[in-house]
Amino acid sequence: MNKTETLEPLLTALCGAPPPSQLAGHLAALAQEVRVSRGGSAPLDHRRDLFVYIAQGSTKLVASASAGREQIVAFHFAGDIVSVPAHSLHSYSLNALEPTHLLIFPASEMHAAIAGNPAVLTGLLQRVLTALHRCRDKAVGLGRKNAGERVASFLVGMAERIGHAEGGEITLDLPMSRRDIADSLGLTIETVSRQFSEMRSAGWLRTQGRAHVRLLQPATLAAHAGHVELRSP
Amino acid sequence: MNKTETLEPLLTALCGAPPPSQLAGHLAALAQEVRVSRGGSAPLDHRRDLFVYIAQGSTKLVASASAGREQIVAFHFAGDIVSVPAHSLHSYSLNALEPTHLLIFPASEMHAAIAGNPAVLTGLLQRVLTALHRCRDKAVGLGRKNAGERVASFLVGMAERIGHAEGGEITLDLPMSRRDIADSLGLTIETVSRQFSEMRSAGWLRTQGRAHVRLLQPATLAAHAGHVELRSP
DNA sequence: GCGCGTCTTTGACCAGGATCAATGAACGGA
DNA sequence: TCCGTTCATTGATCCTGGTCAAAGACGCGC
Repeated sequence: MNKTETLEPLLTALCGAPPPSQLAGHLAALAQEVRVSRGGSAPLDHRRDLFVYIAQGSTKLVASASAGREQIVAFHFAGDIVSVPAHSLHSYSLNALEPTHLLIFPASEMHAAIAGNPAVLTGLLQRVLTALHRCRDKAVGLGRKNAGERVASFLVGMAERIGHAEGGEITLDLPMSRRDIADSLGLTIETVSRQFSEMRSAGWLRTQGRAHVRLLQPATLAAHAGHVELRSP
Repeated sequence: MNKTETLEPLLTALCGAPPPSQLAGHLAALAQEVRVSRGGSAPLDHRRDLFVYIAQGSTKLVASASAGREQIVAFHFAGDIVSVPAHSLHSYSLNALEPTHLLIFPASEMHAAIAGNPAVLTGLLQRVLTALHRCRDKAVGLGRKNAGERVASFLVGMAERIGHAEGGEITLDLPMSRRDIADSLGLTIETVSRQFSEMRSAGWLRTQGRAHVRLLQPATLAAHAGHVELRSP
């Protein structure tokens, strides 16, 4: 599969229609195509703003504060677009959770390339807005939720993105480790593990191996996620 | 001053040139113009995604988790654009920190209006990206920094946005209360107050009344903000 | 200029989650 | 299949920041 073909799902998703092949070619020329193995980090040029398209696999965007403390800012799955800023306050890196296939674009050149296509530009804006809204929800969790609520939020959020519904239950295969979950939720691995144990004994979920989780009571879990209850219109 | 005139600085900032008057008129027709007094909240329609332009004044974007816990997701000042999503996980409101003048746009109609102008669309994308990157930096602070680092980050960040440099010092007039600062940093007012006291006695800053702060040692403060030290290229 | 209400500061104590430590389970390679 | 390493779990203890409480400062309206 060549770069242009890899790009097609991206362009289709962005503008909601088959893309003009000329644009696809133009973008393909800008892209750096990379395959990263599990645990590896994407070869990012941190002097410029970038967009990264996750063609296959999944990644974590990791920010480092001083003293080696790490905060995972977001997880991404196939089809997602990640905006990676040039280094400023914190140092960012993009790491693969499993064998992953990426296309890396310099932001300014990508802007220029798609400037003539409002549909694509609007689609990209929409993706960035979604990322912003997710990031805000994460900030609420980090600032104002306790350990149990954070883990519940995480599980409910992952269920929405990569879960498979089976009757009233949802099964999940988490590509990230307990450490990744902890680094995403602003907790330690021990605390995350304790929360999993409590939820297991409460009958809310069952685990099988490291990665496989079955949410037995998704609604209960969601209720404990500390989300505001939506008032009916 | 009419709506179109209020819009001009926005459009100029977005596309880096005097705007086509036709577009300004079109956008002005979409905008709901509102003046909100100190402490008041903007009359937002939470059923649709919105953009809000802060023409004058300053605001806080507040998210409510359940149990009345509030997290301030961002502060905004004159010239900023805020994206406010329709309610989902958390309930958002936009509150004025001082008498404030706003223009409220429905996001979808704004998209349609500026679709024909790539420069404006790209400018808007740039603003949203800046908001995303700020939000990520905030997430790092909320997830992985202690109280002292959070307050130091806050002060350094505000100094960049609304500070006045005087010699090696920076003076600030904070429009937000200690409670706002606490709700922004995921702390309590008591903890914020204690951090201010410590920094005062360390000689890092001086306060005068509620709002006026003089950073005596901005560099020391920045060093304690827990940001990663930039390695030289 | 005065007085009251609100916001801030300070103190004492408490608790949730971090840290330190050790055991146990999973996975991958030989 | 077995073994070794890594990852997850559980337990004991500590500490940062939250909670409760009270006094003090600020600023607004009269």
